[in-house]
Amino acid sequence: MSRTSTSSSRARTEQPSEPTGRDTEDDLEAPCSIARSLEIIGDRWTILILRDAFRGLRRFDELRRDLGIPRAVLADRLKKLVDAGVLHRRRYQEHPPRDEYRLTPMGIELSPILVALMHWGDRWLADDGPPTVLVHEPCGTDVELGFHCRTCDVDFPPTAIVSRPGPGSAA
Amino acid sequence: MSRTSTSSSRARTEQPSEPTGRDTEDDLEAPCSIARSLEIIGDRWTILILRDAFRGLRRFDELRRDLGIPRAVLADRLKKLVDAGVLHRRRYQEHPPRDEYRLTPMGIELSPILVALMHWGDRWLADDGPPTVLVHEPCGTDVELGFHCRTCDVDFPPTAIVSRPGPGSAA
DNA sequence: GTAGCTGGGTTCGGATTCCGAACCAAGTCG
DNA sequence: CGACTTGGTTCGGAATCCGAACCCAGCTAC
Repeated sequence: MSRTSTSSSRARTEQPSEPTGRDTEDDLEAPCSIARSLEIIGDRWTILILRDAFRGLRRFDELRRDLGIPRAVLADRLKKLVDAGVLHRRRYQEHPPRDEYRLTPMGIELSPILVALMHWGDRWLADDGPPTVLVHEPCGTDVELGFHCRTCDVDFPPTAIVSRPGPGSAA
Repeated sequence: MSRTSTSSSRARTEQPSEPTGRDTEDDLEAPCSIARSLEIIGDRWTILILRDAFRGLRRFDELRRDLGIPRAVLADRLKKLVDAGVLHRRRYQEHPPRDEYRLTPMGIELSPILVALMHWGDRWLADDGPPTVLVHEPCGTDVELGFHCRTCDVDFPPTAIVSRPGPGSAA
């Protein structure tokens, strides 16, 4: 997903009723995509909720039981994730009214973050081997997550990365 | 310790008056590499500290100024990261005694997590384009981070992933 | 030699947030 | 009807977070 030229993907950031000029104190968000991501998913419970969402859990009580999270905290995190556009709340039956939370495309694209967290934990914190392994479904091979250069057609280590100001930089 | 550490994935059957205690050894760590990783880096400030470490910041005051983090919180997070083995504290001059914090190999391997966070923020939260871009140093092409199957020799989307119990699973 | 500055912290109230337990509402079961 | 389930909200106490103040070692300028 190199976003070289298709960078105009429109994200739905919240724009709270701001009809007039907005340019003084509105730009309080950090000029850093990591910081902006963390404003949405930078919470321990939130990541665990998303992990469970990827595992297929969808209902409030399923999540609450699996995580052992306080109800109020779960309700708050789910609401924030829905507001952010990461989860979608959907009523799937009317008669006992039951809602479920599902990942949106925005949420599904969080998977590299979770996989990276999991691989790192497997490598450095799992003394007895990985509790879970992810495999490529068609063939059963372990999933690899790595840096790749399309031009050179090579995988490379993090030390081969340099950063540059992008189009959204302040300067 | 930071918060309740063993908070997730624990049933509520905890006997308060249990002098013998400690019979469940799996109570110490969650059987999930994501949860274990989050016990070390699952804090907003911690991730931002690591981001700055990747950017080359090494000294206490550099970090404090850049992040605007309270001193006590920075001291606490740095200590925890050093204890965990992610950062290494090194005295680089004796005469005013000055220490620096550098990423260990364990810390450097966190880079896919940060890159994944950055790419997600670029894609969904950066209205004006990415503030920073990462490029492959030898050729200047944008860094890609993706799933790859060595057997099939293909990149694939997250929907092609399935999970299985690994050697460290409880069962 | 002493006053001040800098790096690297620790300590201290007050404000947030988190948590467990209790409660509530809507629907279903027996 | 009363018991039970899902999906929450409300409440007081406990744990964190924060800004500000303080500490200490080592320079540096007066």
